[in-house]
Amino acid sequence: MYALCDCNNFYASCERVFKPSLNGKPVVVLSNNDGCVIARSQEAKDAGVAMGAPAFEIKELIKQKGIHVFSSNYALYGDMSNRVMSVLGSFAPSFEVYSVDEIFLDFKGMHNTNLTEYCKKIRKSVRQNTKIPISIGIAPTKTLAKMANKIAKKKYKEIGVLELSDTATIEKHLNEFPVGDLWGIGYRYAKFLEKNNIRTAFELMQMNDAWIRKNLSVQGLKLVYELRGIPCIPMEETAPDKKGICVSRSFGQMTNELQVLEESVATFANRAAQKLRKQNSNCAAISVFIHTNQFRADLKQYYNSRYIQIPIPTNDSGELIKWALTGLKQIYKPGYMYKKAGVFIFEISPEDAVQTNLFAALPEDDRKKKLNSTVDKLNKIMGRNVVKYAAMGDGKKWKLRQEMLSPCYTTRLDDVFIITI
DNA sequence: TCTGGGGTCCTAGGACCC
DNA sequence: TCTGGGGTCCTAGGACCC
Repeated sequence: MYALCDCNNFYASCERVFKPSLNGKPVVVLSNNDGCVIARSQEAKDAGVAMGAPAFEIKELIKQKGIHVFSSNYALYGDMSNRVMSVLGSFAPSFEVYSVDEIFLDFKGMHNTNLTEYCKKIRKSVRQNTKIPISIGIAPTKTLAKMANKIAKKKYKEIGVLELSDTATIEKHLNEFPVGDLWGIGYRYAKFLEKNNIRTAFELMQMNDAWIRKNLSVQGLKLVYELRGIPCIPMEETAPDKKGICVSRSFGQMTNELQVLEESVATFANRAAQKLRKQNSNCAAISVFIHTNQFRADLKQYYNSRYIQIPIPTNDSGELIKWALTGLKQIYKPGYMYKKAGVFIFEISPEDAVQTNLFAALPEDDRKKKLNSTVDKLNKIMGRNVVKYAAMGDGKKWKLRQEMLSPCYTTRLDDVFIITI
């Protein structure tokens, strides 16, 4: 049996942990740049705040209903997530951290345990240790556990736990469950299925395999097997290495200056290199893109990107910054108001992979490695970007708007000391 | 008139997840 | 005035190989 544990309204709940006076009150958290709503407390949902609603469109509603608004504080949520996961992980022989607020527990071998009672205890423990409320769904497959979790959240709020183990109970719930709410059925498939008169999970499960394979691909077929109680989606206890890494941001203000774009792109390339080093990988290609504000129909629009092949795979910040800036200069055109830029890195390979390159073993490479690892260590101890490249600038002209940011209660602040190299 | 039977790799686009 | 930022996998079709 598997359990899917999911934090309720995670970001909103994190903010509440440090401001308990907000318990029982409507709370929302906004995306970067204070753009859209990305988390809502139950009270905010009840007040009619839609997921993804642009903040400026719901200003009136916020005022009317007295909704408390926060800028997103990912340092806080990431740290809270680690705490929640370490509590939850201790309750099962193996687990998979599926997202910032979700974890699958694998209860293999626990045949004599009353799982519903056990999960009630888990829930209580998380609440006591972290103050974060969670819901738990228990079932023989991951997909059914996801479904059980959704039902628990909606219909069994007080208990917060739902176990689906016998066929009759599973069928009853499949019958009541909208097909579009299934894990793996998104907006498009839901529309398509509705057109074919398939509205519940049970109706989908009844379809024949060939039809599902043809119309919903092998993923759809796996999903249906899982609904029938046959596990097809294995646990992934260790996260696989990333195959591509993207760092991009919208700017707080639009800019037409090359220098401002350069500073942002250097910052993104450096961040991407840090992520690459964290998984002990190199990359052999980098791409940089810029674009104008697509919502401003009154302004000239421009989008471009440049893909660059890197001769020798690397994870050196300095080198990736250099390539990113090279690409940027090739696509930058003056006279446009830019709103967003970003850096992708591709062709990722393990750092220790043998490179049969003529120039592989330069002493200079060794020095770069030492520099990067020293900088990474300093930043880990003292705060992100305490040591950084001068090319990254101070970010004052493009930085995010975060007008309602809560303090980083559990982690250090950035930019305490700035040392440029 | 008739026109084989395998493969690989790459890319774009579309679906999904949080 | 204002509209997020990451990822994964699959498929079809084309180019190319023998």
